[in-house]
Parts: sequence; C-alpha cells; structure tokens
Amino acid sequence: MTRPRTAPRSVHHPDLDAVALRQVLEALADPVRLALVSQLARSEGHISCGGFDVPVAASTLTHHCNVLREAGLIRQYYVGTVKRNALRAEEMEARFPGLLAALLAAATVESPAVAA
Amino acid sequence: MTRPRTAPRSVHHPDLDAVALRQVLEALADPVRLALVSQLARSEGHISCGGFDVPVAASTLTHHCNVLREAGLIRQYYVGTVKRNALRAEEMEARFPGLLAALLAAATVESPAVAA
DNA sequence: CCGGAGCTTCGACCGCCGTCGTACCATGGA
DNA sequence: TCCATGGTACGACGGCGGTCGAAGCTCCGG
Repeated sequence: MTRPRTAPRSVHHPDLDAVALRQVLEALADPVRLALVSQLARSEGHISCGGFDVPVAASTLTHHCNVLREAGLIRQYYVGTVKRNALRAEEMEARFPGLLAALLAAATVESPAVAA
Repeated sequence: MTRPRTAPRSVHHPDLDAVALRQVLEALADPVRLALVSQLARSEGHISCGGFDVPVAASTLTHHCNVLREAGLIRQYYVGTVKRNALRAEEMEARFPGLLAALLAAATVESPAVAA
C-alpha cells in the first residue's frame, strides 16, 4: 500500500453496480454505522471522520468508514489532513430505488432526533 | 419449555412496535434469510418450513425462521405437523413505511427470478 | 524544519452467529 | 397402537467481525 511520496491521498470507491444488496444491509446492520449514515443524512454538509458522535475509538471509526465506503454508501475525500464524508444518496437511489430513503426514515422514526 | 400435553403448539410473535430497525436489518443481512423472505414474497401463498429452497440443514432452517419471526418479518402457524410461514408485509409497512417494499425490489433487481 | 492534529495500519482479543448432527417431540394416518 | 413425517432442542465447533491500543504516516502551521 505504499504510494509514491508525492501522490495525493486517495481512496477507492466501488461502482455501485458492483455493490451487492447484502453488503449494504450488513453495513447498515451495525448500530455504529447506522448512526454514521444517519448523522450524515441529517447534517446537510459533509462530516469529517472525527466529527461523528459515536462512542468508539478512532481506529474503530476508520474501520466503520471503510465498510460504509466499500458498501457504496459514502464517498470520502481528503481536505488537508481531514477526511470528509458524503452520502452517495443519489447513486444509491439509482441502484436500489427507495431503499436508502426508507432506511433513513425508519431510523428517524426510532430515534427522533437524538441530536444534542 | 414443556407444555401441558393437550395444549396446541403455538409460537410467539412480537408486537412490531417492539421491533428495532436493527433487528430487521440483521435478520435480512443474512443471505439465507433474505432468500426466505424473497421466496415468501414471490409465492402468493404461505410456504411451509420444508418448502423453502435453501441449502441448509433442517435445524439451521429452524434457526433462521426463529430469527425472522423475532424480527417481526414473518408469522408462523401450525397446520398438523407442518409449520406455515407468512410475510407480515402490511404490519411492516405500518412500522417502517416503504422499507420492505424497497428491500424486496432490491433483492429482485439482484437475482431476477432465480425461481426454478 | 519541527511539532501536532488527524487518520491509518497492524496485531490481538473476544464474543457472537451460522452451521451441523443427533436426539427428541408432536401430529396424523395405517 | 405404531410408524412415518415434519420440526425442534441442544451442544459443539469454526470463522468472522467489532473492538481496542500502540505505532506510524501526512499534511498544515509556526
């Protein structure tokens, strides 16, 4: 994974056509990851990895972000040393129509704005 | 778990309001269980436990059915020695609007009628 | 050039979940 | 009454996934 010293940091984002439904479900079945996606959906902008409100260590958070990214749910990009996250909502809508919307709505029903 | 010798066999079905989204997602994240629900959705009628087309042992199948039932996704009832399964589609729709429909649609998109 | 903030990588640990085989129970029919 | 059928209960096992801490890397600011 070593990369030429001068290349910019980049991340791999799967084509959504290559993402299996099972991946998405497994990704969202974890409460931490569901919380990440929920927070991302609620806040208009893009949230940095450190900006999430979840009770896990940094390394664990990285892991969860990777899972979400591989499941095609989020897009990540670097801004300086900070890594920002964005929902791939429209692409998901194209791949699995109505799914993400229903999931987010369902999540909201359960925890009605736990936002501090 | 012994029950009076004359009582009919019955099963516990959770109130859907008591079912967490996470339970539903975990239930459906397993490929076998997703297959069960898909087959149930495709075939109009109610399928018996032995009638499913999945490559697992009988005891494993029982386990999966229990998980789906506890997640509020299916309703089970005995007819003689046979146990029938039915989707709780309408109740799920009331609890998590659009969710099950989107999931089933997504599952169909992926495996377009693998029905033999 | 140096430090610190932010994330990642790695290795380890542990608990949970899917799987099975075996033994068993309930029901209906011969 | 006995058997066959259909499911269940239980225990065991294996693997995977979530978790962490420590060490390291990258980029910006000073």
